[in-house]
Amino acid sequence: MGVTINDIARICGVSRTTVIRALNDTGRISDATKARIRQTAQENGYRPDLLARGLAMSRTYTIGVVVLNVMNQHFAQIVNAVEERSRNNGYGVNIMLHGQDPALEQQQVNRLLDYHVDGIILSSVNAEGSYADMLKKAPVPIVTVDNRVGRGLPFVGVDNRKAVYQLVQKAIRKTYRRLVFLCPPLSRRGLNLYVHEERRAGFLEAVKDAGFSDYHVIECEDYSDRCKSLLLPERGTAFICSGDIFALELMKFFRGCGFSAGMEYGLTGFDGTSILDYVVPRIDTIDNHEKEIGHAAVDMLLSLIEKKDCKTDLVIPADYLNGRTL
Amino acid sequence: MGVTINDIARICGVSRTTVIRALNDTGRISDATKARIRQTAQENGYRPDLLARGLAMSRTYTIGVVVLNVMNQHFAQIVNAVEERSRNNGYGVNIMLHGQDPALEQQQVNRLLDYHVDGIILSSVNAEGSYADMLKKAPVPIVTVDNRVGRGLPFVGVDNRKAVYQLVQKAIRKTYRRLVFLCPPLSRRGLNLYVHEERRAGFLEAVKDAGFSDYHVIECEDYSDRCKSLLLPERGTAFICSGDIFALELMKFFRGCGFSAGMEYGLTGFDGTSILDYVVPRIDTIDNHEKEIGHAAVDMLLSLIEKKDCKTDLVIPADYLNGRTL
DNA sequence: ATGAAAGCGCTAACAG
DNA sequence: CTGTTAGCGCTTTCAT
Repeated sequence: MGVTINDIARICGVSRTTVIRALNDTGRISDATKARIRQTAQENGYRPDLLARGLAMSRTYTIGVVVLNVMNQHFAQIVNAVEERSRNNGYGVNIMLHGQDPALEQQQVNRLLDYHVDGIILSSVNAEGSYADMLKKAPVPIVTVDNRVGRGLPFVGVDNRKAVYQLVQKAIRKTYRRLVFLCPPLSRRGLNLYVHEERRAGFLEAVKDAGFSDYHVIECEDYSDRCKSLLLPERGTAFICSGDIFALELMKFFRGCGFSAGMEYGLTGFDGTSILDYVVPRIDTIDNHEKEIGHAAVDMLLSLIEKKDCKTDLVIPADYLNGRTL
Repeated sequence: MGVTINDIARICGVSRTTVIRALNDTGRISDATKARIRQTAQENGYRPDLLARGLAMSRTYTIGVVVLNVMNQHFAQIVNAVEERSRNNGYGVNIMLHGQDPALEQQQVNRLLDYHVDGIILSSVNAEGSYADMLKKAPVPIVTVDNRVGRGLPFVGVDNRKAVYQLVQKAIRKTYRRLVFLCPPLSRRGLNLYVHEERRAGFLEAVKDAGFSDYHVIECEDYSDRCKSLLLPERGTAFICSGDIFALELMKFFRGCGFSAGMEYGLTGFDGTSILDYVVPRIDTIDNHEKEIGHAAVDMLLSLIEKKDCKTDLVIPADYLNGRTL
């Protein structure tokens, strides 16, 4: 399309090789010709063809990112952090979405691989055993975030389990008499719901350790009525939601019934979504530290790409954000 | 890296060309060899190298998307719609962010160009005259969304001006005595704020046409106090915000002062952000139809890529979403 | 200090 | 129906 390295070579009356050396500052070359070549390259608006370069070097200085979508604040924040960090390290990003479809996820990963990205950051929803093996065999490093995929794959995430554990302890101290944990349907065939499973595990562990008996786990999609039937009078029930959206939806539903969060019942979300800034009463939630996750994932990936050794498993504490609903 | 077309050719004892023909279903080839080649390609997990293919064909079946960021619901929705529509038409997307930095925006566009994307969908913040020319000279079509960039570039967007015009008419009918329009600082050097300018234009046009005199435009970042000083008693003032976030922030501020939206003052946002579902009272807003925008932009771009003729300027009406604050 | 030549993996024009 | 050849634009030995 545009002006190529051959054009510059011809104009300057030198060989392609010399032009390369001038532009990439590699090898020995006289300062005079270097300056001259750079000058004409500039003047003619030369820009390297990244496909050709990638093909020749099998290195693209691009990292791939695969997440569920970007409508969800959680992923949007991760994507943002990853993009920024990558760019500051001289890498571009290629963002792909899988919409919670394991097959599509694999396609997107393959597409990135076939485009020779130098590494991938992946928030997977795939739970097939064979899938983890494929990822491990990939020609470039892959760092998983959010959900673990098999064992041994590089991972960055927050300590979901512990966060919920502490949340439950807090709820018990606040003398709730019944605890309800709300999450999407787990153990859906082939679907990786690691973070939700971890949160549920934290919930169950906590009630068990505390010898607390009146607890419930609701996994169904249609939770409103069940939740309503679990309300105890006098602020007796606390709902621990595995995600802020669940909490918001529940609060909306209960408001319709005339119950308000923090008064008639307890409520917590999970994710620290910025939306919550505008909702009253402020919902108690957990900060997922997406920015840190994104940065750490990039740092880990770049280390792996450059074959520096580094920790390949990082679990960051998730912090409690005080609200007025627990 | 992986298995190439040469490997398959060698294994099958045929030439590369034959393999190509078998795989791409092009040219004449015997069904027998075709089947055999496809079989072995399958077995050996052959996947085409997209860089090499792109270089050879100078066609990548990828479209680039450049937006401000993905934290903002507006762009997230557009990105989602674009990704989906592209994928359903056999194209992948390459999403890049510019964070409202005109220089970075240009870099990202160039990067996409240098990667031989087949076309670009761009939500620009660049207002330099020369920039529009560069875009027009690009080797592949570019469709702009949200903000217009110069004249003559393909464009898809909503009718911001009309939407605000009608909003103001509505406010006047509701007997507000003072109208305040809130937007980010316009006319920032080199920054393209077309949509906000359009909305302001709609506001000014409407008050003028109605002969309404007590109106104000606030552009400063620090609008809280000024807004407060513009409050008239008995629900006298309506605040028209050029964006839902402004509306939410203002509502939060006023709530702190003891004033509630829809009671002591009128309020509207713009964007139809889904957040608003969870905020009471429901804020009146305008639906930006991001999904339609995204789909239409992809359709237009694909037509341009495939050199089919099509309308290259599409303005969709933005619809009023009823709330309880105006 | 500079150039020639081969190659990355794929496609396409032209033979046979 | 199949193979040969050249080429996309850039990088990288290996000579000179």
